[in-house]
Amino acid sequence: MTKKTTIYDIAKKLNITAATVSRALNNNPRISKNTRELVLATAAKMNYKQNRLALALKSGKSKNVGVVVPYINRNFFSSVIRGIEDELYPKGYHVIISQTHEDQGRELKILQNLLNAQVDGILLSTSYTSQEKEKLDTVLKKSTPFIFFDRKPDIPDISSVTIDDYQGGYDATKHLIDQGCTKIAHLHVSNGLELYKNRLQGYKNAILDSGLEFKPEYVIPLKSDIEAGMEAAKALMKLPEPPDAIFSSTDNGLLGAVKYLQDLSIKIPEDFCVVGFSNEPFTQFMNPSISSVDQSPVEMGRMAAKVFLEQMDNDQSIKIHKKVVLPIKLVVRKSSSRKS
Amino acid sequence: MTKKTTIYDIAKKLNITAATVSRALNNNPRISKNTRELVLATAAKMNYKQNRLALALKSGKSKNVGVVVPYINRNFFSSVIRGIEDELYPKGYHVIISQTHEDQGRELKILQNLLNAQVDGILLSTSYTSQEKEKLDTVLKKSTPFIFFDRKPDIPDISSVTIDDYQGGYDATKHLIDQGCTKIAHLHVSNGLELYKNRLQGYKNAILDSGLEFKPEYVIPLKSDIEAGMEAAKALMKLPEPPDAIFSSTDNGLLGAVKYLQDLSIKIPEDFCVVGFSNEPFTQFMNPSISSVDQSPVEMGRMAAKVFLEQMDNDQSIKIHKKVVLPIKLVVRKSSSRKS
DNA sequence: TTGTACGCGTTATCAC
DNA sequence: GTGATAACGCGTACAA
Repeated sequence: MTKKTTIYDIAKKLNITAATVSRALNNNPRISKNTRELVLATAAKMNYKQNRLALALKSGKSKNVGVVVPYINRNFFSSVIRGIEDELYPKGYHVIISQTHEDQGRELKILQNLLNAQVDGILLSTSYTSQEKEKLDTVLKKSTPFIFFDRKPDIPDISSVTIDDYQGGYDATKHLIDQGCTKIAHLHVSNGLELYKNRLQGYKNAILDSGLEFKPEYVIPLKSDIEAGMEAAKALMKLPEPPDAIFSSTDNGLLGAVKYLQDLSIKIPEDFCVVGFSNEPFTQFMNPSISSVDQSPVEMGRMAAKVFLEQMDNDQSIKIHKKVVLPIKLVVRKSSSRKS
Repeated sequence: MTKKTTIYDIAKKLNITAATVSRALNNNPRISKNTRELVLATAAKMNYKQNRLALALKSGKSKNVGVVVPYINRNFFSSVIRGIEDELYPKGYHVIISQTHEDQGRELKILQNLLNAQVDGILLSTSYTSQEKEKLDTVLKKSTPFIFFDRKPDIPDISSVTIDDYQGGYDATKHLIDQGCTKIAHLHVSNGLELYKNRLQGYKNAILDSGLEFKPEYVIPLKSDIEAGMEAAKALMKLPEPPDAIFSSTDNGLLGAVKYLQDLSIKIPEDFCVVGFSNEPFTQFMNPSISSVDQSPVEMGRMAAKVFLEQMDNDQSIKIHKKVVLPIKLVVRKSSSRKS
């Protein structure tokens, strides 16, 4: 209601100077016990609250970090943010979130905006349209710590936290082979993101390592949505030699494929095995429940936050960076369980 | 890398004063076209960026809003945030998010923290442990705009955006009755939140309006998790006269109940109908797909943001408030479809 | 049209 | 141990 009380107000009331009040509030040793207690008491009485903005301007540290994701309300990203906030809040940081809507233009504006707001760091998962690294470069040239998570461009000296997508693709495919599948297709999200390429590579190597033949026609490029998955399954089943399993880089795509297969009365896992990627919550509620590669999003968020904190602790004049690759975990469910 | 350039830097370079630079940058009319262009050009050349912190301190407006929810990575809340950010970002606001972890103590600290950070407003969905209104009162006494969404305490002069929970309970129950169900149970989340009480009331009135008998033993209090739902279903089926339908205030609870019923080989919807609340994404992937009351979380977020913006436009000395109740929409799926 | 001076709230560096 | 003063970067009333 009333004007906010400042240290100046309480200084006037006590007939001392604002500097003294500041010292008392900040436990400065060079101050008499007497005045400290007096200040603390009247501060409480006047309901004084520190203005973080003024402090930020003075210190150059806003105690805010920007987190930039394509969309907040995707389970994966909201869970990463969950981890980030859990880790950063206890350290006194506030988390500012922005959504790129998968648009590089918007992404660049957002980054510039956050920088203008003097955030102490930016944690970013790029939009897949963000292909022009040079543009990103101009903003990366700042001294503000930058950490990529999950989706990252191929830039050498910037910190990043990702999962082992290659291993995820490898493990999922190997698992299908172990279940007796020999003709394994792959739904490949072809938006240019490195992580999907890595999953594809893992798939390919698992096939080759097992002595199976890698068939390019078994790799279907698609967007990460349900309809695309249906179309992909349709195309696959029309092949002269249809596959007997699918490893999909995205749970959403797989969902569409499964619907299509079930419409054809193909039994999963008896006739056909499937494994997805991301371990979206819905995979466990489907019938049959769907195996998927878990990305531990919350841990990824925590880790990204930790890397940021490390970077802050260091002398800012030294530019350090750190690449963290988190392990994945294949969650086996009914959709790929032929043997107990 | 290098020091950030300020208006002083560019003033020095041009042998003019910072005030002039400021005016040029802000399209102040009282300035010569010549110097304006000169300033703009060198500002661009020196890569000048406005420091929002300084502006905030000066103007008293941080252009930040705080959004406080129990957990960010719940589909409902992340979707609300999605709506808020979509609406506020184009207006130049940044969204700061914090999680209460359903803990009132933490909630109060967060609110105080946000106020210290000089946010221009706070959008809040209270934790269910937040029962002591008096404590909340001290922070509501500030001039900072406050908007509750979804979960709100019963405080008269604060803005809020909620859905019509009563109608949701009513419609869901009425729908079950229309499908031929006569013994309808209700899973009631008993954490004290008003919204659950409203859903219960809707349920009760729909029963009474249809000439059915309201049986207290059909109302099972529970927590909003899967295990609790299983327990509830177990208890219900052990009654002398078990129900033939469930309306649940929470999709999660219903999920557990459905699992239990299916273990008993009870056929849904033939033998038993169910309707949930929240329209969680997984409801459409279950087998059978689950009917549920949709809360349009994204729209709720947008609306909460709009109410905030309205409040900002108004003269701050006038305290206004606005209560918005959004309509619900019953999404009918297989779990309650006996008739086409 | 431009310059001067000040204030936003805080802390740090001098003095005393 | 405390006071006075400057500084963080910006916008603006008042002068000129």
